[in-house]
Amino acid sequence: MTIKKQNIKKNELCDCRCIHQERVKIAKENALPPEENERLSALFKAMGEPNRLKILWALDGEEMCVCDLAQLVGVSESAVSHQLRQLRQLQLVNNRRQGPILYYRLTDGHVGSLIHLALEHLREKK
Amino acid sequence: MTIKKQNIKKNELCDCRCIHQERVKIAKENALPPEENERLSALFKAMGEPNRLKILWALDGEEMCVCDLAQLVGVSESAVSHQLRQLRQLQLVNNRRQGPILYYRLTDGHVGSLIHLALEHLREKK
DNA sequence: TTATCATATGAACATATAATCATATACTAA
DNA sequence: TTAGTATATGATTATATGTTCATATGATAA
Repeated sequence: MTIKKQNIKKNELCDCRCIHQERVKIAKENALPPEENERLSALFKAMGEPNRLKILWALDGEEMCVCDLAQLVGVSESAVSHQLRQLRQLQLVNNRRQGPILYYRLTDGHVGSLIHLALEHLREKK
Repeated sequence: MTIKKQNIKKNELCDCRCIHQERVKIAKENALPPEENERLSALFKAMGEPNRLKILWALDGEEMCVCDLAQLVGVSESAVSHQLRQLRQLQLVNNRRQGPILYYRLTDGHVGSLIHLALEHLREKK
């Protein structure tokens, strides 16, 4: 029994419709390891939220407490705290306690470098 | 008539509970202009999705068509097309047509630089 | 201890977003 | 023209995410 071409889906005909199989093969070989892709996209995603970016930008200037940041960004302290937790989990920021106050700061200079590089890109472009 | 302290919310007492008003003032002065903050976070957000990052990483190596990218990333061509539209709107990628095929490529080298810088950061850290 | 301040956290809700499916467009060849 | 291929797009849906509210924790001072 023969199979009519019209009755079957493309992918059943051939598991690769791609025109450039060699190109895809090379791209797969050069692709980032899955775990690295996950961590890298998580890093960019963290920087890709307007309020978190404001926080990071501010902390690139000076350490600040939750209360300061809430005032700066214009949301509740709770919202800032939730955002800071994410940034902490990604090790983009850390804090030091002084009495009841937690002073947040960037973990290192990398975040600042990334922001400045991206900013150059934007400004150059338009 | 006097207002009892217990009966009013903190913010009604004073519109700033912050401990470091001067610090916040300076941070506000140094903050990115709203429009720039939006564009910058949009850029990072675009790079902050695992499949989009795979696409960008691949295109940093060589131009590819939608079909190639779908095979590479492992999702439908429609999904890739939707992602590419976003990347196009942010001017991260563009394409050239050759007959029925659209070859996508990075608009310039900035995206690649950003990815590599971020990658250095991750690798150095752990 | 009690009261207060600074921050964290869990739950709930509303919005955003990525994938899929169906359909439309655009190009090519017959 | 018609058929086939490559890509785009709109609608839908399921999931992810940011904020708020209420509450909890942890430190300080009386």
